[in-house]
Amino acid sequence: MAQAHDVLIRKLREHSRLGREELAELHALSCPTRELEPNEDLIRQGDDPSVSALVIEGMVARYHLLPNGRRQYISFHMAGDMPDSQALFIDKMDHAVCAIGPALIASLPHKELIAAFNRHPPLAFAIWRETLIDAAIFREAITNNSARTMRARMAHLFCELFYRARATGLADDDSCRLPISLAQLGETLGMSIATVNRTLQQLRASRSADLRSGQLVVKNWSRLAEIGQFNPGYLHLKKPPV
Amino acid sequence: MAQAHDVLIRKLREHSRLGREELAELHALSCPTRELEPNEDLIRQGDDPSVSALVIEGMVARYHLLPNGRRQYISFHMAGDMPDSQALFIDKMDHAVCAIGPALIASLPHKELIAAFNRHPPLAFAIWRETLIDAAIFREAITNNSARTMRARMAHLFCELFYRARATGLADDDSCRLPISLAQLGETLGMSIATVNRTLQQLRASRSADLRSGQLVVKNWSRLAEIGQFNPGYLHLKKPPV
DNA sequence: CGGAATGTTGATATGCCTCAACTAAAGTGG
DNA sequence: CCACTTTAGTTGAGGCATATCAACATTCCG
Repeated sequence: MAQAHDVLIRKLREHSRLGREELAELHALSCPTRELEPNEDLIRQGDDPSVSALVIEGMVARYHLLPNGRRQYISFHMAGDMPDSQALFIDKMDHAVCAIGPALIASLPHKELIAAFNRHPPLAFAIWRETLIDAAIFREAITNNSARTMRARMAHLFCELFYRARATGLADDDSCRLPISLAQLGETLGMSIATVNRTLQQLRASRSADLRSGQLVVKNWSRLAEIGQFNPGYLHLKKPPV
Repeated sequence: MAQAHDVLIRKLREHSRLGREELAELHALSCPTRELEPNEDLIRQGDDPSVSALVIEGMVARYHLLPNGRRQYISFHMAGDMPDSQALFIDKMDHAVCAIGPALIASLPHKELIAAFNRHPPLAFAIWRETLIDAAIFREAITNNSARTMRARMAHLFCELFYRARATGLADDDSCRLPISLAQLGETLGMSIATVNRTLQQLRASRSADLRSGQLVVKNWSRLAEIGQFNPGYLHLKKPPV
């Protein structure tokens, strides 16, 4: 099993430089882990948690609960991500976080984190940067769900998830885990289940990507990126993994 | 004319507590101001600015430039907002910022800000919190443009902008400035100009809100909030202004 | 006063949602 | 291990909402 500290450090190093002291602070953090079942909630809307989660294995998602009981999925998070980092400085959760497929998470106490930030501001800056990249991903999602065709939306989402999985070493050459249902895809991209299905078939037919039994297979990366108008700049990674 | 320092301090106090030392740091910042014409770009996609803007007067917007030359507007910012705070810790702008109507902005040098953060981490936390609220607004925009009807979308946007304007003391009892064109509204909410027009007429007909010559008039707040399913929790303000 | 930008309206076409029926796969208990 | 139930995925038909296009009205600005 991956060590929580190492997962976080590797992640932060994708975009930030960490000094000896920051590394020491990170290693000193307590981080009890916890297993989650598929679909289990990690935090609910309205909570005021005293810890922030760090994904060690599997995938979790942020979502809004809608008045009609349905969900709007906001973003997906994999190993190294802190899906509720915002709770560090905002009292009440305005969204929930749940597991997509089985997941393993570590809990980092806010108190310890903030104490470490006070001692070594550059550590705060690294995690701040992380939250800023999250925000960039949100912005791209606004554009994706507002300005692109259904086909492009889905392709773009697949591109992003595959690209990020590659960057974190979680993907093969041409595939990565994505244990998501069509209904959830629909609640991510703002389309009905029927349309999700038919759009997925278009991507299959164009031999660019496929999603089968929880595995995303990228058959033709450049074609998929073109269909999705994918430009990875907004992910702000140091080196392109693809 | 409003003083840049005071505008920022008042804004941060909407959600954060500032000590004597943090206030001193803020007052010590240099902040040359600059006037912007309507539609003038403040920063472009790809830039790597060395200052962050603070809105003193007027309104600015973040937007993505799309391959077809059109835009997707991401968010709107008024007095006290820092529309490119993310540039503090992210090199390359993944979006642009432009003025909506005439605007006045101050430029805060990154170097000075980061030095102040290092001396007084709580100041960093206050601005970090500001960027986290931005992110919450982005998340809400994802939901707005993905899961709501056209009518609800527009109503929600109006609610948010009016509510925020009220919180910052920029609104009358029932109206605030919103010098936005129908085309821009369409590029914000993901609808065609024709639909923007007709949706606006629905809101007029329901006597809930109106947009005329750059002024948003809220005729019936509770009705508008209901149409837009507006729940202000995500703005994380200390006290409700409405 | 003329020209450009912005807003308004109607007609048409189409892409997507809804609903419903059905199939396939996964989980459960005897 | 199989029958049963439940959940997830697939497909078609029909109707509606919204994009698109085109013509026109209005406002703004030089």
